[in-house]
Amino acid sequence: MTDVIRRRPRQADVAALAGVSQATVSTALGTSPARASLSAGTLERVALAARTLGYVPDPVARRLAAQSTDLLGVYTFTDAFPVEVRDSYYPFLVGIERSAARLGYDLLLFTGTSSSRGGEAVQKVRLADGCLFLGRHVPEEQLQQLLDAGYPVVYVGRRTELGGRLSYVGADYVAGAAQVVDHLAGLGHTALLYVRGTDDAVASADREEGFWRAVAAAGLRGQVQRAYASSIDARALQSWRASGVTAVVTEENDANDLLAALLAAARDADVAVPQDMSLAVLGECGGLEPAPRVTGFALPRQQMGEDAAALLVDLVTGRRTGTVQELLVPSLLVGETTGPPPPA
Amino acid sequence: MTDVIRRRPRQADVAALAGVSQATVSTALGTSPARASLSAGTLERVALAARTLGYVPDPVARRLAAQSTDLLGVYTFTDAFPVEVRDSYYPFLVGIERSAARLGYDLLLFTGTSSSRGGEAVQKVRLADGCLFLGRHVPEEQLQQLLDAGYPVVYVGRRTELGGRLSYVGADYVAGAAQVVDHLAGLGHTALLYVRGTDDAVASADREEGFWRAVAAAGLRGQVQRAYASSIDARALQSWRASGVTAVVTEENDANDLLAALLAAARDADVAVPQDMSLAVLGECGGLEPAPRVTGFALPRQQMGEDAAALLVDLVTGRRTGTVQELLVPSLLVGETTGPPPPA
DNA sequence: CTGAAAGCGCTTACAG
DNA sequence: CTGAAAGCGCTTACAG
Repeated sequence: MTDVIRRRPRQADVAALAGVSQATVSTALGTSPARASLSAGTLERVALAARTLGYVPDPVARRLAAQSTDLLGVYTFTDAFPVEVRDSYYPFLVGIERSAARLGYDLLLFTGTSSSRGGEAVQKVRLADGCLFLGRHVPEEQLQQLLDAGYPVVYVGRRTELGGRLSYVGADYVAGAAQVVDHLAGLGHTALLYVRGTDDAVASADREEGFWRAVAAAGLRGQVQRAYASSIDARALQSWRASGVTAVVTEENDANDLLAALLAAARDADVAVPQDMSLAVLGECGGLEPAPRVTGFALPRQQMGEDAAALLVDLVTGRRTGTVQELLVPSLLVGETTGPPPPA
Repeated sequence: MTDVIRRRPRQADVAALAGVSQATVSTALGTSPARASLSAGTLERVALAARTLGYVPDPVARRLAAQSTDLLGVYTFTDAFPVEVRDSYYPFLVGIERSAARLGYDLLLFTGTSSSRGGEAVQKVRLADGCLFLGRHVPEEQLQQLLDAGYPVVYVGRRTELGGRLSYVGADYVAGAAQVVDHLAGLGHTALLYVRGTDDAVASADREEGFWRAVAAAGLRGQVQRAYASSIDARALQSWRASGVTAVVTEENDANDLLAALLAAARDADVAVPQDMSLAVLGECGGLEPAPRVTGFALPRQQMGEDAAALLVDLVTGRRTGTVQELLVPSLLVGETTGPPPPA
């Protein structure tokens, strides 16, 4: 009697036991159309042999031969699991996992180290059938290579790099900004000031555009001011009031320092929020201590994750092709910092 | 002139351009010892050719040939990213990612669906070089197959199944229980009651053992009572007091309903905690609304994740072999529910 | 110092 | 209806 096979069984082992060829095992166990033309007996014997031996296909070999692994890559440019919750990818991951599970894919999570090993590392994502990218960073050259090779890539978050050829599922900041402005208009405000940061990020421009559109649509007076957090003080606030401004809208930024500066200035100037002046942020007021419930809008993070993964699967399977860009509408968060304007 | 090569370049293309064989390209571009014996000129020409063509190795092919993926599997028996934070694997994942990143591994996350597809699905983990398992469920047959094949497996959490052959990094409940008892002894308590649930989970037995050991070591009087949450009421509490018990210790369980019942009973019986009686839990008091700061102990979850991943890597690389079991000591959490015993 | 060859475990035309 | 063969793009002894 021969030794028990210790190594994991391969198709050849199953074939030997079932009395068929290795290729037949492959078709019998696979899902290709050729499977239909195998006899019931063969199918049965192969299935039995496979079960007996505990055969499991080697996904790597399968991928090499068939060019598919049923794996979705997830590439983040910082730790996927940051300890600080503030800008955690967690809600995105929840959505991504849901979609992946539903569609029968597993997740290949590239860790910080491999990511930071320089540009080449990005190519590792090819182990998966397609890859999701999270984070602000866009390694254009590397992505260009992937796109050129027809490799499916989807960003979570709107990206305008690479001549707009990147697929993404992002948040509609224009719509989010409009919701906030409409909320203020509904309360009776007519003169709004928008304070944005001094950089030119895409999201910033989008928010400003949303501000202007909604202001125009609602027939309000609006003005925009670029500011550093350090330049916002009690005097500035008072001069805005004097000029008739009843609501100040600001941009969400990294540490929300613009928002923090506005709150501090209101305190210093003895301006009651929202009785004397309303305050809103185009985004979420996270990261502040203590956390005031500031009016703003929330990104549908989990839904973005779900949609991004679903889109990636469509791209992988060829159900959709080319560049697909999708924007999800944020939801208005009415906090304690907005109310009717003071009586004139 | 021939057509431009549109498909991504492979080693054969680089070889042609550099005027060497494909195998030489492999060694020149790789890290094997054989590389040292290539001439400087060859190395240079290959490097140049690779750069010119934009060659990037195919990770899949490399894996198939080299029998290693630099991937660590993570298998959970529920969603890896549950929406309810209570029994979230998040802290474990943070630790796992850290270790993996530091050691140069990426993570292969098996999603709920693939996991629930029945026993066979577990075998999919073989795509990774080794696999971490999270969750109470232990699919013995499947794991047996993996172990028999010499496949490295590490559980996060102590597991006694499979005749103790499972490697794990768990929490030392015995030590945790002892910490709580010692804390009470230090406060002056001499008569303790331990209320545990009616099931026989390993963790429950460990906690009870820790209770008894610490009670004995501190020279206290102790008693253990098994109870359903529904059987704990004001009368029970009062009879315990009458018998001289000054501190009640309970087990952490799924919904912490034992703890909740004790808190409710104290309220009903008009027993002030901790003035009249101290209360502690062998674990964390999560899941209760409102959340009282109950004395207990916290598992070092992130550290468990880190250690588990590091252990798995050791098993994968052969630095350690066989079954390795490691227990991490929890840290005492002193809450508002314990104090000195009432004057006698 | 380098090349020819085998092989990793599959899939997929193709021949019969 | 099934098998023989080629090939996916690499790594790794081994021969020279």
